[in-house]
Order: sequence, then structure tokens, then C-alpha cells
Amino acid sequence: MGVLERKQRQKEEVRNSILTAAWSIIQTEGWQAISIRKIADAIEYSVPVIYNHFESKEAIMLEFVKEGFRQLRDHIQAQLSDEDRSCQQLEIAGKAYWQFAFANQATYQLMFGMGLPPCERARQVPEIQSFSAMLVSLIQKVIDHSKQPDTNAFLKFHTFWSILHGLVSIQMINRSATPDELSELVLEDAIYGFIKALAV
Amino acid sequence: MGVLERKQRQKEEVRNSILTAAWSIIQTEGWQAISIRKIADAIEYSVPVIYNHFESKEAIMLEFVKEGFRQLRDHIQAQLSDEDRSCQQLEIAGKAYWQFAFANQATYQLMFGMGLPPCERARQVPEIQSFSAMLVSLIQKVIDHSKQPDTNAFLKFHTFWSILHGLVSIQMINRSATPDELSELVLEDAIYGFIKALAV
DNA sequence: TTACAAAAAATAACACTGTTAACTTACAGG
DNA sequence: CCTGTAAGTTAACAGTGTTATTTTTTGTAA
Repeated sequence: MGVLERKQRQKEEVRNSILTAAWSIIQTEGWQAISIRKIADAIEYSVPVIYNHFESKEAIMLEFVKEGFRQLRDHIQAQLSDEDRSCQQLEIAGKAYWQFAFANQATYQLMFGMGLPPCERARQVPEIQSFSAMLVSLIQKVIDHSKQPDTNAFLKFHTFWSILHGLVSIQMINRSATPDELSELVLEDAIYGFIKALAV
Repeated sequence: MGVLERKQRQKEEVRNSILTAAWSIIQTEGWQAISIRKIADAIEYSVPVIYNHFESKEAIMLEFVKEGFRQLRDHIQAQLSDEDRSCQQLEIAGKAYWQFAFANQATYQLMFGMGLPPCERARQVPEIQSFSAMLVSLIQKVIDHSKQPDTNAFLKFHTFWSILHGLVSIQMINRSATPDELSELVLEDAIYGFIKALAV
């Protein structure tokens, strides 16, 4: 009697359909437009069924936040190669970060700040740890090749991430949705400045 | 017949009471908790009266965004003094920015990103222009005293602002609501790095 | 095959939200 | 005093997230 297995599978199918429905709403109408009733309508189930799979609407969105950080890490890692010098890798990583943010704008906006409780986030999204670890080790390599090997890599990571996130969000908030030439210059300017200070 | 004047005054009083009611809700429950009905309840008027003074809920929030940028500019300007060297002034400005963000956390979160349409903002909030102009001129002074007087001050302003905003929002999102020692170090690290690269 | 228990799903409600149409009341000018 | 305008009200519309209650389906055992 593989009944339980089948039920498990069916349940997972519904769960997936919830996520894909939510995702399509995000893509077409923006992340602020997702609603339980719209999702229920899309998956052709009644509203309370969704609550058998997710505790709340926020839990559904959190799923995309997690997925976002996974994808961001993978996207950056995919562009790195061991052949490059470590400070070149950092430059590549910075540009890949920027690239990801604008290629996945809705996701990026969901990943950061959008009305989610700030304090909880770090604990609810362990994927941030994995993302951070990757960049910390990257920066550690640059430090190892520099003349100040006792620099705090975690501190520098924090600075690096802050710069990148600042660039992206000021661009998204203040200027248009698609980056122009100036902002590309700003990006390079900021990254070069950081790397120069780090690599000594 | 000062009747019209009195009515004008009364109307403005109601407008002000709407803003102060909204403000007290923001302070006690956070900016996400403000609602038209709560405001109406607080000012002891019915709901539609609010729509005689503000076009929408968003318009009320935008008022605080504008006020926020005014205050931010004033807060920074108040800490500057002509006696300091220009690059020191930039350091002071950066720290004042950080200081303001955490002293007025709800306002800062309202000023940036919180679900407001990104593209419109620049046009709807001319106060950003004034804020930007102040920092641009500050940076221009540093450039004038440096060995590369043809540096683009607006570009550098953009970088500077991005770094500051990034520092603040990564801190607010990822770590606790109150900045710790590490984040203070990150702040100084980032500011010094920027100024060093700028002042040559 | 039928009876029954348990799991799944649906209906309907609660307590909200922003916004607005329609109605009532107060009040200044003729 | 009457009348038109403006101020303020009630009540409704169309949504929202969430949940208690009820119905339906389904698997199993008699």
C-alpha cells in the first residue's frame, strides 16, 4: 500500500503549484500583488487549502527570498574561475551581484526589506549564511595576497555587501528601473575603490 | 468677514491633526500600521474627511518622506562647520547620515523603498534634489582640494550616498535594529575608504 | 458491498484594509 | 426666512489575511 507515498506526492504537487502560481503573479503583477485568493484561484483550490501547506502569506514569500539567496550565490559562483586573480574575482563578483539584482528585480526587492520583519530574517533565512560565507572566503583570498594579512575579512565583507546593496537600491529607488551609463560608472567606481583599499 | 480665513485656518488644523495622528501611529506601531480608519478615529472625524485633505494614504506617507529628507539635510548641515577641512566634513556628513537613520528609523524606512512606486519618487519628492545638492557641493569641495580636479562630483556623490544607504540598510535588515560595535567599524571603514580614494 | 472513521476540501464568516457614492446637516449671503 | 454651497456623515464596494465550521471525499475494516 503505497497510499501514503502517493498522498505525500500529491501534497507536494499542490505545494509546488502554490509556489508556481505565486511566482507567476509576482512576475506579471509584481510582488505586492500576490494574494491568497488569487493563488487559490490559480491553483483551482479553495483558500484554506493553502494554509495546509504554508503557515501564512509571508511564509510563501519567504520561500522566494530563500530561493533568491540561493540563486544569487550560484549566479556569482558560476562567473568565478580559479584562473583569475583574487581581486579580479572580487570585481567579477560585484558585477555579478549587480547583474543579478536587475535581472531579477522582483526577487531582489523581495529579498530585501519589503515589509518583512527585519530582526527575524537572519534566522529565518539560513541561505544568507551560505551566501555570506562565499563572499567572505573570496575576500579572505584577496587579503591573503595583500600586505595586511590580519585584516578582518568579515568586516570587509560587510562593507563590500553594503556598497553593492546600496548601489543597487539607490539605483532602483531614485533613478529608473533599468540602469543607465552613469550608474554603471558608479558601480565600477565603487567596486574599484573598495578593491584598491583592500588589496593595498 | 474673516470667515474664509477662519475656515482656511480650521481646515489646516484638521490637516495638521491628520499628520500628527498618523505620526503617533508610526511612532507607536510602526509605519506599516497606519490606516485611514485609525487616523479618522484619532482625529475624531469620519473617514472621508481625510480624503478632503489628502488624495490617498500614500500621499500622507509621502509627506513624511519629504519631511524626512528635509530633516536629514538639516541634520547633516547642522553638524558641518566651515572650520573643518573638506574631507573631514565629508566624514562628519557620513556619520551624521548614519546617526539620523538610526535615530529616525521609521522615517528612514519610510523614505526608502517601502512599497512606494520607485520611478515616481524622484519627481514627487523634490526634497531629494535639495539633499543631493548639499552633498554634491560638499564633495565638489573635496575634489577641488584634490589632485584630480576634473572628477565628476555627481558620480562621486552617487557612490557616496549608495555606500551610506547600503551600510544603513544592510545593518537594519540583516542584523539587529540598533547598531553594534562591528557595524560602527564597518561604517568608518567604508567612509575612510571612499574619502581616501576621493582626496588622493 | 456496505458502514464507519479519518483525512481533505469547501463554505462562510470575522475583522480588517483603501476608497467613494449618496445622503444629511450646518451655515453664510441674499 | 429661505436657499445653495460646503462640510461631514453613513453606508457601501471591493478587496485583504486568516480561521471555525461544515461538507465531501476517501481508505479501511467488517
